[in-house]
Amino acid sequence: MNISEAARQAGLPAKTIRYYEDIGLVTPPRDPNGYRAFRPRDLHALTFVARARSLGFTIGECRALLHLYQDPTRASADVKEIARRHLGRIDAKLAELAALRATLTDLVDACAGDQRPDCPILKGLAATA
Amino acid sequence: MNISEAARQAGLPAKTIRYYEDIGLVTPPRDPNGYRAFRPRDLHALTFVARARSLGFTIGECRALLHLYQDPTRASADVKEIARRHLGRIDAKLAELAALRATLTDLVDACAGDQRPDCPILKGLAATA
DNA sequence: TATGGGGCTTCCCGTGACAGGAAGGTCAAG
DNA sequence: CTTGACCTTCCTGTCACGGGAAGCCCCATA
Repeated sequence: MNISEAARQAGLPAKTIRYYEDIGLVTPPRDPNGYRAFRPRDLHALTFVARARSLGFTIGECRALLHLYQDPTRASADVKEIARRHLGRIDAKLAELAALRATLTDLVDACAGDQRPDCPILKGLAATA
Repeated sequence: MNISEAARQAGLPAKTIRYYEDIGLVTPPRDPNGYRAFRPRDLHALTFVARARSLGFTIGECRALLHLYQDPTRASADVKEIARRHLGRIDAKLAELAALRATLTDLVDACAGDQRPDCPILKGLAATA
């Protein structure tokens, strides 16, 4: 299977797949003409990584998860630990964004949004405190 | 005022201030020895940008906000529009993260997290659907 | 006066996870 | 045989800086 078909099935841009090969996430063999020849298991790995990425796992985590995925002697505790850590990051990010949203909402609500120059948003941003 | 003192007062790394000068956000004059000499208004601009960045505005938005900040004939509507757009991005990001969190929480909860290889997280990631 | 230790400067490379595009080889159809 | 779609590698750019090297500059102390 050529790269464009692999890309279609995995739901990834061909560019991304080449990048994943560069960093060693997949290692498809080559046809005599130099084209990448994706095997079913390469496609599985790509699909796996695509889904993990879409859940926000970093490439490093994807690599670790992929290793575990391909290791029949894995312990589910190792997988869970990676996911739990990622969940912690998500929660932290959510809290941060919620705080930003609150501050920004206050500023936006206080601003008349008309043709006059007076603007609580700018005042808030300029505040030294 | 030298860069380290400006950095201290603005709450920014000196590296970041040099970068902001590179991209034209601030233009402090130079002392005869080549050192940057930050004036009060340079410091105001730096503080302004630092706060805007901490609220998640992009550099481009900070530039626009700074222009408006320094323009006495501005309309607060222009400021509000930038902030409103940013708020929209934050809301989108919050929704996305909440969805990720839900999916990931389900997977993590379903995983025993023991020494056995059976793992719903990996199964979920491998799922074609 | 020498010297030592900061602080300042520019310049270049690296980050994460790719995207865009150039230059050129390959393949199947007409 | 040509055309056009596909494939390859390689280089550059993204965003907002951070790290570090090489080399001035300034001030205090011996």
